[in-house]
Amino acid sequence: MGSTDSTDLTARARIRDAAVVCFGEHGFKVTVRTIAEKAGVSPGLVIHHFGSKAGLRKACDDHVFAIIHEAKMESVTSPDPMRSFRHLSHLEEFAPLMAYIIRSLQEGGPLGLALHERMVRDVEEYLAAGEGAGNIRPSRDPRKRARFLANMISGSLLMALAERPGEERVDFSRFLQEWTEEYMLPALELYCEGLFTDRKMLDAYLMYVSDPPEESR
Amino acid sequence: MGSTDSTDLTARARIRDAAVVCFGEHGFKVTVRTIAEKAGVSPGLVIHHFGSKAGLRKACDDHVFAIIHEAKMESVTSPDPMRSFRHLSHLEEFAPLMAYIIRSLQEGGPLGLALHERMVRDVEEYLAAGEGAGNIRPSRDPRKRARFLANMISGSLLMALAERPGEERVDFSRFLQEWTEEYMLPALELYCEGLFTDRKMLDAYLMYVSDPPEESR
DNA sequence: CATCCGACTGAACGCCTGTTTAATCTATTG
DNA sequence: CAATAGATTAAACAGGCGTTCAGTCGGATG
Repeated sequence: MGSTDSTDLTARARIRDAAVVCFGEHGFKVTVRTIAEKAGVSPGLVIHHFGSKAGLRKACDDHVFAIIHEAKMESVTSPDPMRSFRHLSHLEEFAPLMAYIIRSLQEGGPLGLALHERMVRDVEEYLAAGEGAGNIRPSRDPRKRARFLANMISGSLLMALAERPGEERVDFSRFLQEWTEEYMLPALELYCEGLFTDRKMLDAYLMYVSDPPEESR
Repeated sequence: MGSTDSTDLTARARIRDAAVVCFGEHGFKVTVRTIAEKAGVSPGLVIHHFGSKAGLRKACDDHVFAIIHEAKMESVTSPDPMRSFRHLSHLEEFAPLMAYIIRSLQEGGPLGLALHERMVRDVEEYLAAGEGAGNIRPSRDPRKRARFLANMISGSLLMALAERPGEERVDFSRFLQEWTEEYMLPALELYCEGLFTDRKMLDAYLMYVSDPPEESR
């Protein structure tokens, strides 16, 4: 993918690819006319092939999902650290796809939610395996922990997107690169060394939930 | 605030308050007509008082910022755990404001970014103080760590919002309550106990950044 | 009282949007 | 070759939107 920008693709595919890029760069508010122009066709043809703007987006969802499913993102959450880093450095190829997914997530769209749910499950499996192997600490609620960690990852992507100036076109290659540079060190510090030097806060909370004070209404 | 729903407020204030609620519940795509109806006035009056929809939003931004500034949210990041929890349980009063802020953040709006930046600074100060007191572990890059942790909090709010079904009206009281219930335990576990049982991943990354392999292009 | 000014409204305007329609072009097929 | 079906387009359509406008009301002011 990404190798053929020109007209050697069927128009339907060209429109779909242009739509993925436009949706990813500008969000789903982007105009059918803009997408059509990017694909070098008329607005009417877009509707002719996809029925409606919603149909076009559904086609994009399916297309992106198929690619991601095929290329399996599990390597991102791979237990082998070096493999993860190596993979991240080549992630630029997936940038337009990632942009589309993040935008879908930002809006609460079905594709973003589906992929996020899969990530939650992957993280849970990974943690369970690591716990069995003795690399991961046990949790009082492994399912909640998995969702929590996955939400941290997806959420930080949404934040990184929010930090970009509003209407500007977003370069997601650089975006993802900066994201890893920004978050990798503190994340690993936190995962390996924790944050607090004692368990005071945790114990206070455990007491709080097992015996909630009356003052809370 | 929130005590006077009726007509004992000036129309301008009533429109502004209705706008804050509508923007928070439905997002900024909400119609001027909808806001006007909620405030019990005509659409024209909204423009008459605020010049434009953008002007109305600016007024909402300023108003929310003023309230938050006055009520100082520092207690949320207070070093005293019990005070935080007690505060959170009464947070419902701030629900409409939080909704507006989260929506602003989701869209990359100026208010959300400004408040987030303040949160970053607060977290950094809090961590530095805790580090001095011996409660917080030192970091190789305290500034990055502060931003990272703040982004986790804001980002998880954005994720929780994304997980709601799309067009539905969002009840932010329940939303915030479920958010704390969902994330508090795994967060404290992670902060107090860490995630990995050893430092393999961190050391591998430190080696990687100090001596990047050629294969990464 | 006359006047003036801001609050306020209902209706209209103009723009942008997704979509439809009618017509043209292209290529396959019998 | 004739014919049919699909690809494609320019233009128009219809709806929703932010905004404008002309006019009414009510209270303050001189």
